[in-house]
Amino acid sequence: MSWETKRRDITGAAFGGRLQTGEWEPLDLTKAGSACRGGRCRLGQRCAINPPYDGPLPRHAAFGIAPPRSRPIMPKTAISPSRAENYPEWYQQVVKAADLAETSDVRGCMVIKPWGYALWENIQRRLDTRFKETGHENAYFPLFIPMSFLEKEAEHVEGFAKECAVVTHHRLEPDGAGGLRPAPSAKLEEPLIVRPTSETIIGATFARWVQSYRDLPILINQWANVVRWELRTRMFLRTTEFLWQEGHTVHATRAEAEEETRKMLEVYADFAENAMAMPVICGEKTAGERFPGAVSTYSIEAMMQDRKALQAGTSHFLGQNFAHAQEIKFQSQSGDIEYAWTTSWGVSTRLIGGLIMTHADDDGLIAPPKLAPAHAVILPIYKSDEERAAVLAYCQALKSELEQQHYDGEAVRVRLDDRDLRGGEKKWQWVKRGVPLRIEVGPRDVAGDSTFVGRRDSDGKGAATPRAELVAQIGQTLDSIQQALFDRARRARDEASVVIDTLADFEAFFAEGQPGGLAYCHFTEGPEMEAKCKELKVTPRCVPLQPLLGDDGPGKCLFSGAPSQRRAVFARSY
RNA sequence: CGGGGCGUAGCGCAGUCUGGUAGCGCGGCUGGUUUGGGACCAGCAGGUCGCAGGUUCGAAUCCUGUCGCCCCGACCA
Repeated sequence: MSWETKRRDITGAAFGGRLQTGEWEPLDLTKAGSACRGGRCRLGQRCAINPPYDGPLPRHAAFGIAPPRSRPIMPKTAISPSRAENYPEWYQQVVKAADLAETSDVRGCMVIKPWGYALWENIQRRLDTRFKETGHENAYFPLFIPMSFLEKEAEHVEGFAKECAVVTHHRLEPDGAGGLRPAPSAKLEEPLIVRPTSETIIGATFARWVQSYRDLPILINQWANVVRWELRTRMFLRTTEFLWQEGHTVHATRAEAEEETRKMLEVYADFAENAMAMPVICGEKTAGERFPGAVSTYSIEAMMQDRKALQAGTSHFLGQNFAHAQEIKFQSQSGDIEYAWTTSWGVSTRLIGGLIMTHADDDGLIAPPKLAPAHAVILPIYKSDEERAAVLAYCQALKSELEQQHYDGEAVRVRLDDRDLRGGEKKWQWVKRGVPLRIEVGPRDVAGDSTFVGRRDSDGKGAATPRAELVAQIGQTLDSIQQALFDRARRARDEASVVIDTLADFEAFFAEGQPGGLAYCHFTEGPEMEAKCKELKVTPRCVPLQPLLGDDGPGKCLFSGAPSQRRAVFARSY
């Protein structure tokens, strides 16, 4: 029977008009292709339609309800679909389930919710400290940039012009139909663009700041929002407006600017690996992937659990391109007027997307302790009011005791969740949010001066832990979680990394249906490489700075056969 | 910006083919029973069916237009 004919039997009155629990709707379940995808089906395990299944269904397919069970059966995992079933959908569900963000009323823009924003604040705080340690100062530049500024650097225009939001008016007026419209009389003489990045406006400012070699270097960072009118958006990974940090520096010499570029890349790499527990490859972008207007672009590249690469941070050596365009000149020690050398570097809220896709599992987020909004949550368990009083008092005391402990130079962050919610539901909320440690305390624990501790990085149910031991070792425990997350991510990446020396192997590795991963290959940029990469939906991510896999000296380009000095990492990417 | 899909209660959807004035699940609230675990029973609240025209005695349903969102491509942190 075809889907279309059967569909009518099970939708409509039969289903909408209430299919009683206990009835089975005789959808042809024996056929491959008749199954519940799970993704949008909220019946979960109660749904009679189950995989195996591997084709598309027209729409929601949760028809047919299994016979009643004595106890409700919950899905095995908190997030549905699982990573294996539908990775992109899983990602969206994790963002939602972990309470990180939600879509807003504005197209392509998201609302970052407190739990997600707390992650960002932790990212900010740590990076900001590192920036200051490396001599940078924060400043703030305008959100609006005169359109003419963007025109000054040719490649820069080309790179950003097609995704700019433009402000053309400064007043609204009634449109005569009960609404509003931009007042024609209030048209701006020169349109303003909402910054997609600030090289131009900051460059123009720097031109005024720099007169003499004595003014250099200028080392500035700004935390800001930027807007890039993307056609397709995904929470955290690519939104129309996003939050980021952009560093902009000016130097007297090429060498100094290049050193700055590398130094900040190192800061990013160190942050990614140590704070986020996300292993990254530092490398230089190929010409095709370079920032518009840059002489060279460096990036940190991470591999997500679906084996696609994510550019997690960039650092650009801008040469004198922007100095020429913006007239950033200075008088040198010898009295000559010289153009300065500039750099820029940035990371964005995209890091949170990377964090999710590196660590989260089918039960939701797993926050690495160093960035977790809370290191531990205490869940009191009680029945009667007397128990409640005793347990809560114990938990309060435990909370302050834990807060006096330190992890990675910061006080341990603890939450006590005493909301009037059922225990199971409450526990799962925190699992989905990815709190590293769950500390459950009931009357029996209070009596025994003990706790029951679950680690989010393990599948185990947790273990009884004496209070004193928990308190004394919490720093160590968090550290071991942090390390375990990094090791797991590192292992996944290494398992997906291969050296490839023939085009046939390259094609096989990235063939449809293959898991893919990171391929280290000799290359030369040219039409052959471009065509093949486009065909396989692969891009050269970067040329690693440090010798990594396949560091066997010069070789031959996979695509053209020309001699090649270095290998690049190829992967599908976000 | 091309191809496809979808706008009905806070969320997920049925109802549209074959027009008769709106329903289910979850969530919310209230009461009760439970509870070392993502509970159960009962009751209540909640919708000008995206918007604007048209056809009709009558439109969620048919026609035209329009806006928005999602997916898949092309482009990108």
